[in-house]
Amino acid sequence: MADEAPRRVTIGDVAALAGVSRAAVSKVVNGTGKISPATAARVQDAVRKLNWTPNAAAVALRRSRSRTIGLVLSRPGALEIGATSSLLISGLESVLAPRSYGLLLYLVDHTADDETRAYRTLAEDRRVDGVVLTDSRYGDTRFALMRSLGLPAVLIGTPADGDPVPHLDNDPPGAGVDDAVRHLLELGHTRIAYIGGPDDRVQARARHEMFDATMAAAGLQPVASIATDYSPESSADRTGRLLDAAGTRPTAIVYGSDPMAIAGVSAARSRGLVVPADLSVIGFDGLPIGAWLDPPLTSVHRDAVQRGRAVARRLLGLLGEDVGEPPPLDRPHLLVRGSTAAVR
Amino acid sequence: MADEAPRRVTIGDVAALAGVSRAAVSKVVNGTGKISPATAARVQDAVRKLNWTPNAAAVALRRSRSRTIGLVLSRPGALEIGATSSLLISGLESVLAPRSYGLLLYLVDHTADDETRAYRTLAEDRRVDGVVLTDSRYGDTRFALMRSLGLPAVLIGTPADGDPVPHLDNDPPGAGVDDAVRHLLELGHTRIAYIGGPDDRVQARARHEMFDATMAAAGLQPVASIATDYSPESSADRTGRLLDAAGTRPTAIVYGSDPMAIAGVSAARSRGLVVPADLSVIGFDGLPIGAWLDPPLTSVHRDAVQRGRAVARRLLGLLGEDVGEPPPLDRPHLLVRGSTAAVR
DNA sequence: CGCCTCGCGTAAATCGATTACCCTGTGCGT
DNA sequence: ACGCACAGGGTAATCGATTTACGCGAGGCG
Repeated sequence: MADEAPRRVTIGDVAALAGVSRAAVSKVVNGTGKISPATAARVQDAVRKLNWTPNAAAVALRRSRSRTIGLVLSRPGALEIGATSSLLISGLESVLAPRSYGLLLYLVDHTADDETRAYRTLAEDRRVDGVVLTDSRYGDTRFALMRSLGLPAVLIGTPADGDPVPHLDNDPPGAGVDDAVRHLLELGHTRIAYIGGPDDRVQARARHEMFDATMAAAGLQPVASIATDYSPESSADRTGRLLDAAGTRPTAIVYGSDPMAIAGVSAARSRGLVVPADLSVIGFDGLPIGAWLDPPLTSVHRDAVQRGRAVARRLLGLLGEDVGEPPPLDRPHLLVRGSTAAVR
Repeated sequence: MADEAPRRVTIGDVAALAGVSRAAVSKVVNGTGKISPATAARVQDAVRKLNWTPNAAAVALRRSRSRTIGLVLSRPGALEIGATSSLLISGLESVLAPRSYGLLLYLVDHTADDETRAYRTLAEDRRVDGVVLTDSRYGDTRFALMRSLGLPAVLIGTPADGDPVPHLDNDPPGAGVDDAVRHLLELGHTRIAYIGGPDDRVQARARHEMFDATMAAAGLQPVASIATDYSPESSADRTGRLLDAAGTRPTAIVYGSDPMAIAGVSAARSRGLVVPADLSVIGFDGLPIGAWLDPPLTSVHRDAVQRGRAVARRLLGLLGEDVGEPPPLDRPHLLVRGSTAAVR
């Protein structure tokens, strides 16, 4: 019968088996200090034989480094995580795992005081060496908070007001919207609307502005440029209202996300309109499922996995880890599928 | 100018400020030992004043408990996490966060040897107190591995071959498929097919079997009962083949997931068929986006958030945490939307 | 021959909290 | 007046690894 508690193997056991001191073992596995090849080999053997792994808590305590980073997802109204976040996570993991870093997930509601508390414990527990932040807002206090708490942080996206928080710099906010608009212009559309996310989100606002700017550059007045809460419901509602306005009905709408675009298509259909014949629609994010819809959804594709990878690299770099130069990000590009057509 | 390293506040600082020993502080914050109300108050004050939080690594080392649990997601071929996993995570977090447990994410490819190694380090690092496993397969060795490593584990789903791994017991495998089939029978369908996931997955196989059993109970022979790799591509392909078979074309198809159903609809359309007039379609998982499709997708809805919550409770219970009796799970139920209709 | 320098390891302090055990007063029963 | 129980709190060992400061022997050099 096996012992109740087989007592975990420690560095001491390895040292004993190899006939050296614990310090020697540590030096061998960390490659620090001077150890002769002969003893090193004996130690390696012992490690393998006992199947020893350094206790993460002990290392964390001694080094004040947990080899764990946090991902803070501000959870939207509903209790769910977006499809894009999933891809981000994959990207992060693909950089972290090979370096034996862990990824700790935090879901925080962003009611101001709950949020501050969440971030505070985040820093004080010292469970993570750094954090990845998402979804920057105007008047965002989180970056300042992280700085004052001394917790390295990297933002996915772009900070408002030139906040110095590290982020991916070749990730121009609003990029891709211009391509979408130009695509529509080439198809002959002039009556174009934009329905996107809330204006206190840096990214959503940047897209709005990019939309307006691109239209202006073409000498056109947008039919509408609307901020919503990102929900399919709002999108369907606002789309419906635009389509019901007899004289000023748009012939094309650009949306802030794929789900919003899908809801928009639904609203158009329920009014007897055909997409793309009567209304062209462009989404944002290029989710794979879009290809199977009818019509297949034209969308601005951004590679979330790639961005996750890049951010992970950036953060590890900040932590003094040796990661190569992060490869530059691909620009968002328009995935032309079937939901856009020449204006009649 | 602030010091380079402001040295983190420790229990010693709190003790000094309160004029007691470190042991006393520990006893106060943990509610162990005997401390007079007066000193307790002084300690509480000091804690608040210094904004102290116990160092997670130190506690983990001393108690051999990290207050962190791991979620192992076996990542499918593509580098992504399914929508259902996102909901699971939300559910888990909603139980873990209030108890100050962390959630550490592991993405593992399931090539056998890489997998074993991943799980091994999982247990030996001792970064987590327990793990949540997903996606049980036939001949799954992970549960035995976890047992032999002494790492508490709970499975989301049902183990094969009566493996004793803890899991949610009122979560009958295959449930919901019967409702889907009966719904179709009521609509007058008799030529029904099933296209689902791979047969080495316990859940996918259970659904197949449930499909076959329900058909048999109605005295019907399935048009087909097909195992695929869960991808939309395969689904579209197999759907197309069924529809092209002149004499034996099904009038209804039940799918193993919503994305598969969506791809199926696409395949039907490309052959000039109308859903649901010519073909009824039922998906699985009831993703919110399904409501906005055309036609809105009828689907078997299962509450992933709820399951996440239940599993978290179960695991914490195993770890000796005091969680109430987990509330029973809702049975999956059919969300009748617009993709099913009476047979012509 | 004496002294210094490497090379290779070891002993012991340390990270920050928890906890088993011990010490000191009081209050109370007899 | 003595002894005892118990409340209240302190001392020091401990968790498992890393790291600093040193010890020791061999070889080089003047």
